[in-house]
Amino acid sequence: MTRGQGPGRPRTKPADERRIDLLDAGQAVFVERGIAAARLDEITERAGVAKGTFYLYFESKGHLAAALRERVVDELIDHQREAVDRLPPEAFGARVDRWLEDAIRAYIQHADLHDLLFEHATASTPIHSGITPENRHIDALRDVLAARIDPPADAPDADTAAILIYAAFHGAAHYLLHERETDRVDAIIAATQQLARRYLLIESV
Amino acid sequence: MTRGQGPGRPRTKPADERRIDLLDAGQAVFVERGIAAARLDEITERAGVAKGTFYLYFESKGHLAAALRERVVDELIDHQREAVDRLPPEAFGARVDRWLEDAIRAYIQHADLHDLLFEHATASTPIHSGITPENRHIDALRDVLAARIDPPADAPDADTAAILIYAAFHGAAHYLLHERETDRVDAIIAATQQLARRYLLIESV
DNA sequence: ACCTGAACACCGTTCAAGT
DNA sequence: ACCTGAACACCGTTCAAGT
Repeated sequence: MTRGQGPGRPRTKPADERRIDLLDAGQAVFVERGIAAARLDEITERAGVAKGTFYLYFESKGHLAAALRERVVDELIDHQREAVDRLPPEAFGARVDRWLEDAIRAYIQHADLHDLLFEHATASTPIHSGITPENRHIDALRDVLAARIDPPADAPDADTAAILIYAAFHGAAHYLLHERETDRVDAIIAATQQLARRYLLIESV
Repeated sequence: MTRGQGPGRPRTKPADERRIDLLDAGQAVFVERGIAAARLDEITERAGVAKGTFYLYFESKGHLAAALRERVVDELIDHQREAVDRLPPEAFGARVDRWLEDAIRAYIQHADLHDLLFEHATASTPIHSGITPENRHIDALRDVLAARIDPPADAPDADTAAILIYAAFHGAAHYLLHERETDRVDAIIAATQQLARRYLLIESV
């Protein structure tokens, strides 16, 4: 019996792959059932491992959720950086607009997942909502804001502005998820952009 | 043995009082341990009832947390309405400023409690973060915004503005809780007020 | 090294019985 | 009507053993 083939195939895998299997399985089951109602045995079954294997890779169910959030945020940050970097550095208003629009659309598009990861918690390891000093998505927005060329003297500092604008967009997107009508997405994007432009003293085009 | 005295005292109480006992006990234990780690038997012990009695008053641990949040929000709304109503109706900017300052200070002052109730969830009944259409605190802010006399033509509508400004302040206050230094409170209040004034096109005094 | 899965532990919830 | 508390049910987590 050769390695990796047939019923006698080795039951081990590189740790990196197993971890991804568990992340993928966890994401699927979390979206289906919610974090609290997701059972570990369903996650491990879907990942093709025994129940105990889970604890070789994650400390707890809550830590799996935290790792998933990291993964989602990383993807989002990369995607948005690319989108914004296609715009010229001096087009500050357009860059902020683009960042916000992309963020809100991504949030809505993967509504189930984001809603879960940012707003729920498990019994053993509570997860905080996104708005903390550890949120790298806020850092990414701060980078966009800090790259402003010749800001007006009374513009807010990038640090504070990033927190407030991030909180506004994040809350608004979350609010949308709990509304029935989805056709308000464009209106909320426009409103968030307007808030950012006025607060940051960006002249309208 | 007279009623309500000594070891033979009746073991029943009006339902209203029991409910308050359970809310108070729940609040204390939740703050001490967090919602997830709080055990029902500790809550019922502190409330002076048997474990099973809990389920005569609340459907689950999550529903107790939801009821506590209702109570906290109601108190907050009343307190802020009073504070704002001491200002003249035409002083729109001052009314918004006051509302935001009060809200942030209350949030920080009862940090443990608010952090719990708005950002965590229990195993059985997940609690959403505050920013949903069901949040009456947002309604209260909308009322303040909608009472503006002669708003500028391009001011945002009260509905949208309430969501965005509420999300901004709520997120900012939450962010503060997770920072070490508390002396940024005043700066965050001022920044939130500045954001609201600029977004709402309120002339600075 | 990596994995297994039966057994354990820890509560949230229920329910038959009590005053 | 209101309350009791022992028993149950449901997993998350552990750990001795396997390849």
